[in-house]
Amino acid sequence: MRVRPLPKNFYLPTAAEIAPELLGAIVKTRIRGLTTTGRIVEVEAYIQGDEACHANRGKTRRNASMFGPPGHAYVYRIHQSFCLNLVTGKKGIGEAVLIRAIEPLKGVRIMQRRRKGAKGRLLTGGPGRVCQALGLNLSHDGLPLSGPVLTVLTGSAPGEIETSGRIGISKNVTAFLRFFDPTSAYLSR
DNA sequence: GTATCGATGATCT
DNA sequence: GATCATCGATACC
Repeated sequence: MRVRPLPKNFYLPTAAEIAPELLGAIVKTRIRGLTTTGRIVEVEAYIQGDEACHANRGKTRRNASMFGPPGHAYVYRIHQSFCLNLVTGKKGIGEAVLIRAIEPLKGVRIMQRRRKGAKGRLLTGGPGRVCQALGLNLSHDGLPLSGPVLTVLTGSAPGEIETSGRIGISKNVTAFLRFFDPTSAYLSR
């Protein structure tokens, strides 16, 4: 099966619906001529009316991308790390899916260099590690997910999917909005 | 204006 | 398990 970009309307449903569908998809970056790809194995949905969602208190400069059209990136900073989200739902809703872990596919050398030699789950297991391995930072906030720099491609769905509460948040911790491939060796925990 | 707090990760013990 | 780096967004005065 040929790998191709996800259709534009793929991102139209709610984040909770799309999140499990993204497991197995391929995220690809081409930055300064360096191409890296990975298979998505862990995501979290941040949805309307969700206290843990950055968009919950309205549009600000930081979260503006969440209120833009779906199919674009929302990249934000947390301490000295960056996190990559895929904006979903109808424009203006403010929902997104956080990419928490990928399995490295292409450009492993490049990712290891960016990650200072890290291996295994320390290479790409965790949202900040994903961004560092893929070379993403705040300058990539708002980019389309079907562009030359950042692309999300079709892949193969995992054999099984597990859900759990989300990680690292203090509000709405009981909502089962984390989705992951339990067989992956690259989960964030 | 100042204070507080992270959707984290690295480095300890 | 505990601590902390480090900085932008947000809350508060």
